[in-house]
Amino acid sequence: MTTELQIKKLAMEAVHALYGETVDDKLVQVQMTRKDQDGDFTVVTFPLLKFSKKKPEETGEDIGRYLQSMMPEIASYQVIKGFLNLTLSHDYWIGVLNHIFSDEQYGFVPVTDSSPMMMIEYSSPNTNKPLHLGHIRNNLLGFSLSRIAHATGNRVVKTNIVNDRGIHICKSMLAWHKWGEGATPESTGTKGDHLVGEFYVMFDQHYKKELAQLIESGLTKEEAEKQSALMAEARELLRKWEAGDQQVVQMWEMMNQWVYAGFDVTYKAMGVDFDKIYYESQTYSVGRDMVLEGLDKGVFYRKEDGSVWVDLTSDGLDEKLLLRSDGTSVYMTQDIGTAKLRFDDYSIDKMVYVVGNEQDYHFKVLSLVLDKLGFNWGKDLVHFSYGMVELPEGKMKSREGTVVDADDLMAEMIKTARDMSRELGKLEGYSDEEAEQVYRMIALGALKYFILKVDPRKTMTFNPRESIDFNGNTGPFIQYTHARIQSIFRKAEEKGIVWKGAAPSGLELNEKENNLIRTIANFGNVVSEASAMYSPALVANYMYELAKEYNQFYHDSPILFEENEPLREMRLTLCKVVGNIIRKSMWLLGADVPDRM
RNA sequence: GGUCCCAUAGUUCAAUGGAUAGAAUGUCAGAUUCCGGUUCUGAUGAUAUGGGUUCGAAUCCCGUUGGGACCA
Repeated sequence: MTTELQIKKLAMEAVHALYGETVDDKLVQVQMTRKDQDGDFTVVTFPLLKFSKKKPEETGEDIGRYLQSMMPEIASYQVIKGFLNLTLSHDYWIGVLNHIFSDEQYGFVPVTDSSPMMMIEYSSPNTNKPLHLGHIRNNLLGFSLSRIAHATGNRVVKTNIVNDRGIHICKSMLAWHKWGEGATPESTGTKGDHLVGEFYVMFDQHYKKELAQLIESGLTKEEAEKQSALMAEARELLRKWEAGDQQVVQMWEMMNQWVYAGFDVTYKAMGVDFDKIYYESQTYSVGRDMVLEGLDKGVFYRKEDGSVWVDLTSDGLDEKLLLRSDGTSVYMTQDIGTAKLRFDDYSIDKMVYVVGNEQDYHFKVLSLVLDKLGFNWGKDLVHFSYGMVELPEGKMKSREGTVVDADDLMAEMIKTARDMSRELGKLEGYSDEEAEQVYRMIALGALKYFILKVDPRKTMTFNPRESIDFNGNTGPFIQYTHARIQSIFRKAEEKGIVWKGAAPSGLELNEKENNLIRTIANFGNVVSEASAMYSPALVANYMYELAKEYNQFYHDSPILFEENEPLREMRLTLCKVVGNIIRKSMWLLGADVPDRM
C-alpha cells in the first residue's frame, strides 16, 4: 500500500473516531505537499468541516494529532488553513528508498496469461506516400501507450491497419504506368515509399494541368473534374483491381511491396514495431458482408438508389453512409471488417485506436455501429484522439511542399547529434559502431521526448531547431543526467570505493535528498495515472522533474567525495535509483538512455 | 447550416476543483577548488472576455470573441 493510501485510510478513520461520521473516500484528499510548503503529504480538510463542525485550523489539529498517534512515522505536522501538512521521518524515507532500490520491477505491474488484453492500433498509413511528421506523432504515441499499458499489467497487441487499396494508390499506379518508364527503387536508388509518393505527386501535377486546360476551353471547375480523362483512367484501374484483373493486381502488388519495404526501414529507424498487421484489401469485403448482414437484421436500411445507411439520429448524430449505391465500400465499411477480423483473431478486452482528432466524428459513429452489430466492446472502444502537429511557420501543406518527411527529419537529427557529441569527445574508446548507436539514441530521444511531453490531445508546434537544442526541457538533458549518474559509478570503481548497495538508517536527509526520495516514491502513481489517462506526457513531465531535482542534489551534495561513509552509501543508492527510474521512464516513452554521451 | 475541439508569460509547454498559476526558452545579473559547465541560483513576465455554480475555478456550466476540425 502506498503512503498516500495509508494516510487516507487513517484520515477516514480519524473522522469516524473523532466526529462519529463515516465519510465518502472521495472527500478525503491526500496529495504531495507543494514544494514551497513544509511537509511531505497534505490532507485537505476543507471538505471535512461539515463533519467536524469546527474551524479548519481546529479540524486540522484534531486529525493531525490522531494521525500522529496512529502512525509513528509521522515526525511532525503543521496546519495552515484547511491544509494539514504531514512530515514523515527521515528513517521512513530511507526505508522507502531501500525498498525501491531492492525491487527491480518497482512501479510496474507484472503481466500474466490472465491479464486483460488490450489491442492498440496505431500508424495506419496510406500506401501512396511516405510517412511524415504527423505520422511520427501517431507512431510514437501508439508505441509509448503500448509500453505503458504493458507496464500497468495488460497483455498488449500492437496492430497496424494499412490502407493499401482505393483510388489513391491507383493514381500512383497510373502515373507509374504512363510516365514511369519502368522505374524501380533499385534502378533509381530511391526508397520505395518515396518513389511511389513521387508518382502520386506526378499524377496530381498532370491532373491539375489537364483541369486547367479544360477550364480554359470554357468548362466550369465541376465540369472539368467530371470530364478529366486522367481521373477516369484512375477509376478504371480501381474497377479493374476490384474485378481482380491480373495485370492490375500484379502492378498493385509490386508497388505496394516497394512501399512496405520503405515503411519497414522507417519503422525500424523510429524504433517501433507491430505484432499483427491488417490490410484493408483483405478487410473491406468482410466489412461489406457485415453491413449486408446488418441490413438483414434490420439495424441498417437501404435507400432507393441502393446505398446502405445507418440511422443514428436517436443517438444525437445523423444518418451515415455504409455502402455506396454501386456497392463499393467507404472507410466505415473497412473499419467494420477490420474490427470483425480482430475480434475473431484475439480475445480483446479493450480496443484502442490511435487516430487524429479530425476523425472524432468517424469514431463516434464506428462505436455505435459496432455496438449495433453486436460487438461487446463496440460501445467502449477508445478513440485515442490526438492533435495535429504544426510547424513554427504554420501548418504543413503538401501543396506548398512544407511537409516534413519522417526519414529526412530523423537523418537530420542524427547528424546534429553526431556533430554535438563529437565536439564533447566523451566517447573515446567507443568503436564507430558503438558511437553511432549513441548518436542515434540521442537523436531519437530528443525527437520522442519533444513530441511526447506535450498533452496528446492538443495541437502542438514542432520546432526542429528547438528539438535538437540539447538544453532545457529536452530528451538529451535527461539522457545527460543518466550518463552522468553512470559516470559516477565508473569513477567509484576506479577509486576503489566499495558500495554495499543500500542506505543505512539513522541519517539526516537534507532538503534536496528528501525531495528526491519523495519524487522517486511517486513513480508508481505516475505510471498508473499515465495509463488511466492514456498520456505519455505525464511520464515525460515527471521524468523531467526528477532529472531537475537530481541535478540540484548533485550540485549541492558531494557523493564520491563525501567522507562520511553511511552518507555516501545513501547518496550512491539515491543515484542508482534515479538512474533506474530515468531509464524505465524513457523506456515507457519508447526511448533509450546511453551510459556515455 | 449542424456537430466537436482549442484559447495560460514575447515564444513553446505544465497545473486529479485546492495554498502565492509552475517550467523551459528569451533577456538581465550571479555561482562553482569538486564526482561530466548540456549544471546551479536570482530577476523579468500570463489564465481571451462577461456572467453563474461553491468554503475554494485556469479547470465545471451558460453567453461573447478568436482559432481549428468534421458532417452534408
